[in-house]
Amino acid sequence: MSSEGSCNPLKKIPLGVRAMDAIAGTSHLDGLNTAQREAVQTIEGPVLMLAGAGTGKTSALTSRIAHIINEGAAKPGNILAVTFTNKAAREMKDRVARHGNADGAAMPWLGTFHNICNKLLRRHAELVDLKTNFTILDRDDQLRVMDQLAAASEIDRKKWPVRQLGAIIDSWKNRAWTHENVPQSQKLAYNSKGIELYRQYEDRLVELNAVDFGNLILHMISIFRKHDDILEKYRRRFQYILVDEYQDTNVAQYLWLRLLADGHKNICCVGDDDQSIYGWRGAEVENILRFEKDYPNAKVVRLEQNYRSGPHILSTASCLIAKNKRRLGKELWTDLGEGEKVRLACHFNSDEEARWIGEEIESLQHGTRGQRRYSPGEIAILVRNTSQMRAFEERFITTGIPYIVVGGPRFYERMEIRDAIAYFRIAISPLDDLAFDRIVNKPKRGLGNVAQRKIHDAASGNGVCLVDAAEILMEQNGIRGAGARELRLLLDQLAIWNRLARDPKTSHTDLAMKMLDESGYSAMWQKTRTPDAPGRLENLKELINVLGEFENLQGFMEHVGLIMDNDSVDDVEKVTLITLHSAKGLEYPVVFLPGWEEGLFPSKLAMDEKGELGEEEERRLAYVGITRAMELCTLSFAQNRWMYGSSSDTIPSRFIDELPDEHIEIATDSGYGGNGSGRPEPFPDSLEERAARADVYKSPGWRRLQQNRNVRKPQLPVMEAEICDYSIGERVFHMKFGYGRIVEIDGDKVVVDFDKAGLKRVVANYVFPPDAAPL
DNA sequence: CACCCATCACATATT
DNA sequence: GTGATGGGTG
Repeated sequence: MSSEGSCNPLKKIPLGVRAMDAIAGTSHLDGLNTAQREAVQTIEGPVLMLAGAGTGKTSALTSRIAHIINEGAAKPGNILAVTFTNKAAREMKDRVARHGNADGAAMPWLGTFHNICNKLLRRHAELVDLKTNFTILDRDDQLRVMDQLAAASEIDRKKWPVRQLGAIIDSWKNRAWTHENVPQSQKLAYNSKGIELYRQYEDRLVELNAVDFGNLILHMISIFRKHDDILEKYRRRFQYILVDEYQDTNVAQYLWLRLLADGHKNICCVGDDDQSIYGWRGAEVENILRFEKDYPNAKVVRLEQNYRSGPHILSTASCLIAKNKRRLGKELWTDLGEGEKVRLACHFNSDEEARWIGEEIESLQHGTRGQRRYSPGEIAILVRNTSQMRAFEERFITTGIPYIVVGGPRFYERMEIRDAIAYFRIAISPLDDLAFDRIVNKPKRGLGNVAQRKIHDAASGNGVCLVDAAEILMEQNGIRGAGARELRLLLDQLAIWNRLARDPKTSHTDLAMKMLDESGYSAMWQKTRTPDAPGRLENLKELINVLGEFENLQGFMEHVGLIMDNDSVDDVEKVTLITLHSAKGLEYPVVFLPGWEEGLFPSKLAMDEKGELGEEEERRLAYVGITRAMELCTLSFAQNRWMYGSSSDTIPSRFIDELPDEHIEIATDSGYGGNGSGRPEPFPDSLEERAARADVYKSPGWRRLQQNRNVRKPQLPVMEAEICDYSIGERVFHMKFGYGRIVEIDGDKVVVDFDKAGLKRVVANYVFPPDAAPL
């Protein structure tokens, strides 16, 4: 481990700076430090705010917006603020609204790149041969289109997966290359068919009246370039431009910004090169490094005072990131008190790691570690990839720790939600072939591969959409038997729904329910007896609820493609399980960072792809992770990890070696990884030795857990009377594992033989009689 | 044509 | 372990 003395943040303690700052000044400047204030008050001309983690950049940004308005420099409607995620946009909206006076009806243009471009493109759709009600395709839809095209080109999709084509086209779009100007260097891409398929794909999107994420930006760039008057109009409209997370912008977004800002150059970019973790998505750190060249008279402000993390946490993060070569360089400091050291834990395997963290969480909740008590909502587990989450989920389910998952399958990506949305889409536009494809045989209508192929052939033969093709086929008796009757019914229903969708008197939520009902889609899930079916029905209900928040189906559809965030990020009741990527911008009093092993973190894939650059990006990811912690930060690794259903030996992450000794404390007990150095013992050969080392049952944490468990109240609202009111052989339902039969009762736990999941020991509070299962 | 079962590749992160 | 796919059967 390194022990360079260069990362001590305590040496620079400013006395009373904040107090001085607070003197005088208008309300929106209160509480800002000198640097923040400078960034806020320099309204005219280009400004680059280099804002380290936890240095209050959101405050600075929102104050800046307030300042521009209060100074009368511009009206809210003439300010454009671009963020990277919907979550960030929402937060800024809230804070701007709070700054503003009570009448705050007028808001700045505030949203993600895609959001803003969506709004603009709806107004000018005809300039790129689209209608104003174009649909936004998600990844799944895109791949489906590409798959059809690749199939038509007789490409062996076993050898050339469509995912790959998707990734290639995406990366081209990130660089703002249209199919006309993809450079020759790329001509071998995707078996030399990449560029041609890109062209076909774009043509197909126009036919479908659809765009993908990249197109939202690209179309606006080409409109700005071709139509001076339109560009001029928006340059006048957006007098002041603010960009959050500038280090995450790709070339296309960069060009878009420059087009808008080059007139007045009133652009303020906020970013942190050390938190650039989206290189794989086309983000160019170069954008931020180049800012001063792009705008020679730019004012550069550094925000370096950290208000979030304790000094040991901050030092550890600083030390780690100092290993990166390509960075602008910042020195974060804090005047927060002593605080806890960063803890490092070593475990036998990944299950052990999950168990240990579970125990720690229970201790933290009860304050048995000597600190204050922490509520579950104050605790987060940050993982490198989503597959790490399962071990924690299973652990938390059996021990009854409430948790939420962020960054798993998103609401709008769930199968049932996408199916339902396809029904909405086809109702709005019968031309939506993708939607028709999706729903034509869901629920089963006896229209299988053969029938669907006939419809497709009829469509391309007649040059019409699938719905029309199906009509033609029906007239010609091209489909027979039960399938024909069902198809007739479906087509009639579609016609009716389409009429209702246009009728302003029909409530769109009623129509949505009607569609799910009449189509038999809801019934399909009601009939399904798999453990996930109730949850899916619940999701459909939730979808209808969300629908109610919009004016009409059309309005909902316009937003749905862009709202991919999980909403319930700040659930105070639950431990958060989240990926490092989606944790950026968040903070938690207690943070666990499991899985610091070579190959997993840093990820082998990232390193293979980008070499040293990849390593540096992974290190930035580690930096982001550590700096999410306010009070307590715990890193851990396992010497044995389950993946692909089998376990393999692992070695600790190189990042562990880079941690500064003086800020680290070893958290695992002697006998396992606790040789004082924090480095793991050499892996023992004999099985007995391995078993001995894994004996965490003797650990204080485990004993505490045993004691605590008896006094703990159930943490989720469940039927109290039901506790252990079961008998052997009784049939029960479990939210996660589905149906099963009780084989053993053991205190507050039961062993259940689940139909799907097999034998599991679960807390009795979490199983129900089959008919009492909460939906 | 639907259903069931075996087989296979497979997972870095996301607007 | 999971989800997608393909072949065989009813």
